[in-house]
Amino acid sequence: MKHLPHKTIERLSQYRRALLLCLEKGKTHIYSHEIAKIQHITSVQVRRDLMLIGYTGTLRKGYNVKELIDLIGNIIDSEEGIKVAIIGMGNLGRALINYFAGKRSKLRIVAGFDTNPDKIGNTMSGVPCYSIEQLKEVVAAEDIKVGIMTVPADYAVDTADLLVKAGIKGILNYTPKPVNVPEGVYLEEYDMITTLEKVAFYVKLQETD
Amino acid sequence: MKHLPHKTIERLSQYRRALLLCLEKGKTHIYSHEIAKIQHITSVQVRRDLMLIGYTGTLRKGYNVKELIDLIGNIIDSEEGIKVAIIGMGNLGRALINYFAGKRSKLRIVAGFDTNPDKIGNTMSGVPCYSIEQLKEVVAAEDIKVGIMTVPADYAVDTADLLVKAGIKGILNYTPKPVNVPEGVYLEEYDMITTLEKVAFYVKLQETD
DNA sequence: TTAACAATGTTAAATTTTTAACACTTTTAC
DNA sequence: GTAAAAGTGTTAAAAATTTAACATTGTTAA
Repeated sequence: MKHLPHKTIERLSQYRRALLLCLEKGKTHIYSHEIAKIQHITSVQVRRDLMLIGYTGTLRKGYNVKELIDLIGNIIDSEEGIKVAIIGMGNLGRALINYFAGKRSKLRIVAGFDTNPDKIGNTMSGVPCYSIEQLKEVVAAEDIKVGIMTVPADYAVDTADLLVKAGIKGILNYTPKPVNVPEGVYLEEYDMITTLEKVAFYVKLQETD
Repeated sequence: MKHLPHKTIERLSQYRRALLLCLEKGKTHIYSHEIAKIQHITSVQVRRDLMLIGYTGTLRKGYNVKELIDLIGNIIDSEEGIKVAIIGMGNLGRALINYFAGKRSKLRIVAGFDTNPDKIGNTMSGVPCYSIEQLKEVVAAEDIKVGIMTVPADYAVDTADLLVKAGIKGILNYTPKPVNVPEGVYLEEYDMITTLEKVAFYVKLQETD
């Protein structure tokens, strides 16, 4: 398998999420159109994505849920696992930790960072909170590869710089301030306001039709 | 102006965010390549988007920040404003409220909902918290158009149904459980785990190159 | 005053992504 | 046992999105 399209990568992760839910319910097989319905896409797209990763289902029975989960794991997970840090233990940071707790074995949030002395030294949902001063040290000691930024907007740029200097390889920026990273560091930015504005826009559009 | 591409809508919102920051700094004009740098895209794309909305800058001086902010507002904002509710006043819900407070005049979070009696009746960052039982009533009374779901995963499906029944026109689902809505309701889903997995994937990819 | 430069605006090409079309195969129904 | 139905897998077409190419025009500098 050569290069998977960007969008396929995103969808594979979503398929797995859906498949894990099916597994919980005791479903052993699933059709492409069932996955499609859950994800609000077409069954063709599902089949095409699965073709790209070389998975082949059973004709007339659909895909084996367990097998497919494993295969997707082989593709998107990193074998040795990846450790993640959260910078900013405010509401959003804590939400992420709770939300994430124990969900993916190959992707673990192992450290939180904050500037608030009341938080430093405590553990939140199993994640120890360190001082931001210790960032470099902890990142190195734990071999943390990915950082999630949930700090106040005004600290965004500085935090990104700190992460880069600490040797982080991927940053997920939940701050409303875009940041810059050098070549070799993967950056993903997400602004909740933008998303909300998009929803509002399409609501407006629908009404004026 | 006919139909703006989906992606252009998203970017317009992002441009505005960047432009507002520039305005704060006292910048009156901005070049396409400056906007591009902030957003990590190309200047061609910026110019193309602005062409689509019919805005024309000053040659050699760039775009007028204020004018462009206003124009983008005319396009994506709804004139009379849109009211938003948050369902689930946990960490994520509260994070969104704080994060959003007073940021956009045309888009206001006017109500929160929860099942926890300790929260109901209180105000959080200026947003009153109601019982989920009152959803329909409050949505109707306030003419709330958009709902943001930040409830625990297990309540996702039921909450979506409630929102639809209450007459909500747009749903932003931050729950990891996909939901379904009827025709006429705009749905946007976002799963933080998927995003994190994507970051992790590209970090892994970069390392194995 | 005129040549070089640096920006915008726009058309055309390239790329990416999605959708359609359809061949193939098992299961089901009679 | 055979036809119809209901799936998968894949190639081809279409649509959406991005990028390139370039014409145009103020501005600057010699």
